[in-house]
Amino acid sequence: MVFKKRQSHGFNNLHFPSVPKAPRSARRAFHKRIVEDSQICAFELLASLAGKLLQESESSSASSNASDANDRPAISDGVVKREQVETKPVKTECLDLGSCEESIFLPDYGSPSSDSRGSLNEIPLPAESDAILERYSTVSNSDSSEKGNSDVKPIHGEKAPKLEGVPPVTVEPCDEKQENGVGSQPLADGMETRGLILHNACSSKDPMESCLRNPALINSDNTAKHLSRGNSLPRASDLKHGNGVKLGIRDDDENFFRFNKLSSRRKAFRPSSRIGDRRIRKLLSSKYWKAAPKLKDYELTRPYLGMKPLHHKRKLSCNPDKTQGDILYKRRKFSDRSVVIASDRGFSGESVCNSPEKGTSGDNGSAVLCYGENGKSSPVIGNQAQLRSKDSHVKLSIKSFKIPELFIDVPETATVGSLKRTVVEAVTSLLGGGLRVGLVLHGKKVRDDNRTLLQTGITSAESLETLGFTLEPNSVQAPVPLCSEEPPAIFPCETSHLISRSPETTIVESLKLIDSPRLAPSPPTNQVDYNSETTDQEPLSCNADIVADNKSPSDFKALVAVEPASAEALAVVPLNQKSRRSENVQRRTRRPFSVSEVEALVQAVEELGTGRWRDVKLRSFDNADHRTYVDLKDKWKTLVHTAQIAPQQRRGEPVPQKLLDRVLAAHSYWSQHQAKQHTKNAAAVATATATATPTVLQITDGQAIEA
DNA sequence: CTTAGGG
DNA sequence: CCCTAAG
Repeated sequence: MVFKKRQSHGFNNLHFPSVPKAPRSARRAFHKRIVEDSQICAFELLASLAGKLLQESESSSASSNASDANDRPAISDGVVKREQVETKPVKTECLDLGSCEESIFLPDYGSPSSDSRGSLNEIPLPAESDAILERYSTVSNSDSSEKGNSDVKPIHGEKAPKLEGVPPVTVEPCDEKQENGVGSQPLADGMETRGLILHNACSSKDPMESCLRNPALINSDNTAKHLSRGNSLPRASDLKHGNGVKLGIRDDDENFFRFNKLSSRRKAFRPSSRIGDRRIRKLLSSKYWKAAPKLKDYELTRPYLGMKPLHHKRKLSCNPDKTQGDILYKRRKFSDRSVVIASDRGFSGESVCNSPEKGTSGDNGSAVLCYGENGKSSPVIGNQAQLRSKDSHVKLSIKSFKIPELFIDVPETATVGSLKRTVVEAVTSLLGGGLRVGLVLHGKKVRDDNRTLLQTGITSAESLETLGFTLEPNSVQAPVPLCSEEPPAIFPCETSHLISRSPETTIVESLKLIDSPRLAPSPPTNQVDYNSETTDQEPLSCNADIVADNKSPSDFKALVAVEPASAEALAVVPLNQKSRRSENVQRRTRRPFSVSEVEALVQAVEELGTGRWRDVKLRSFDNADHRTYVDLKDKWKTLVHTAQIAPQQRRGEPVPQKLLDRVLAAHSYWSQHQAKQHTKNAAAVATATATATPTVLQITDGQAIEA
């Protein structure tokens, strides 16, 4: 009887088997390891490689050759091996941190691609895997074809050659200039970027050279992958964004994203992933670092693809914190003496890689203004340019912003890679803390935001030349929130550019961040129907991500012009994680639960009871990445509270009384039935409850359950 | 990592 | 939402 009633309340829609009650540790072990191992690896490998490379560059060729033979090939081969099916046996040496192999996957197309649910996109599952695999292929082939690395034989060797002639489409290949500067060090690129792939790219025979091309390799991905891989699988993504760095990269991100979504079905919810993100966010408060989390996405997909780590020699934690910890450790370990790099002019390309670029972007980072009759003021600086005059408009385009005064503190023995990372972190922390644009005219900061340009004197062509914009940390309000959902997008190349590429201190998105973030729309999640019956549909939250995704990359390109005078603006940059940790930790954006979410939550709780938030999360919010089980728990808490107070006292989006009733009912029900010792299926639950103390549980349709 | 609770 | 103690 009880059972029956329950069913009438939707319990029949449950799929209990979904969450086996095996020991949690068991349930997670698999994913966990994968995730952790790989992620760690990405960092470690990169870090390690950086170290190696640095050492090489510093020591005689003799020793470097040695490492060459051992280290790089190891990595390179490791990755290629899987991709290439056939490669010469490789000896894997684990640099300084452990088995490189741990981060290697073995793509396997035999996976259940049948499950492809193109809800969000039309891209068939295989494409997703392609995205990943191709990265490898690209790299490996590039290596082999460009480097003539005889060790690696591309599967589609006959096609490889083509690659040579394929110039990085729409991508600015790392200019030769970089070869002169510090920025030419390969590692950081990989580090900041796609990790393994880049890493791999750097591991060819000629690390320097190949690495210098990382950007090209990566960005030309779309082009290269075709060559590298057979045509065995559909590749919608390829067709979608055939060119453009942004597109290419974004595409990848999307793929990752989607893929992650797809695979999430199979994976047990991995809070660690989420939490990891959060931690990273906390630490760096920047989406740029999402690069790291992304690796996770990678990992998560592995099970699906059938990829598997070669082995797990150690249990590594992919926990970002740990990663950071490693870095820290290394730094510390490395020494006492530190080098402080400071620059009034900004830690831009010039200062670091002594490879000044043509003055186009304005070495001074000054803005270029144009007066137009009709033009609308640049969206970017729209705020600044509070133009009131009806006819005269000031049109300006900021070629680049410069980041003034970046203090970097790293030991002399630190690797270039770590230096880069440090810089990235510094910049990141700046961005993460939120940015504000300052206006500098004639070397003086213009503080009055209410004055018109006219009043301020920004009217004549002459004045334009003395106009500059600065990026200022905005401790008060940070746009990060949105960032959190944003994919690393162009991070990759940008990062390197940041240091090695001169004036164009590509802080990219920074501006975008300033003016678009908040717009990031009400969490689409609101419209999602989380009912168990419709769990199939992709939560709109996905869209949110994608939306964000679309935004940033598309606008990528803004540079910030900064006048030395405003150097103080950005001021000091945290020198270490610690400071960063304390300063950039921000709250996540508040995301009120929508009614549909509440309903989903209620539904889930009705079914699972309280105290099983993880399962609730898995069941109904598995795809709502921004809802952690803690969030759900908290929400439930507030819901219960809300349900208990007078309607007049409630705030926010009103929750249907009906739902609140259910909340109350479920609450009382579960509180009495210590939903703890649970069963594995509805029947069991029903049975168990049947013997419990009689209670009445009001449910949706008004029916009551006798328990 | 999860839960449970207080802040 | 965050933070934490506990488990």
